Amino acid sequence: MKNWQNPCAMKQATYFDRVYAVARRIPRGRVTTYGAIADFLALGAARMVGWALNHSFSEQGVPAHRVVNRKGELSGRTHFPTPTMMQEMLEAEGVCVEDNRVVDFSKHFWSPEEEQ
DNA sequence: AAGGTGACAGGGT
DNA sequence: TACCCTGCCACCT
Repeated sequence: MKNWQNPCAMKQATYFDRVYAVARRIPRGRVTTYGAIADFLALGAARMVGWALNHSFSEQGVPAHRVVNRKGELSGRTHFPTPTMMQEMLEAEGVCVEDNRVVDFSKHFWSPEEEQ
């Protein structure tokens, strides 16, 4: 992902962009999972979504904090500038977090299949 | 070239 | 609920 001049890297870029495009559609105050995005994009592996999101900080406007794992845990928190930032951003949107887990996860869950 | 490593998920126990 | 095991796929030794 370093050499963006490289045509091979551009293939990755489109790959990333698809994940980013979905992430950007997550409404404020809602959350979704890596697997839901992977299914929607037919990527075949949820791990790929996390991997793409890990490089999303070079992009603007990608609400990576709204993506959690299937149990509603903030598994990506350690990749933010500070480990508490992910939780703070969610709570600022009205999503309560307790013990690194989203409270009432099913109530806040948003599927990419859903309409906005 | 082969094996290890992820911001994961699903099924079994 | 929680833990364990397996499948997943691109990247990096």
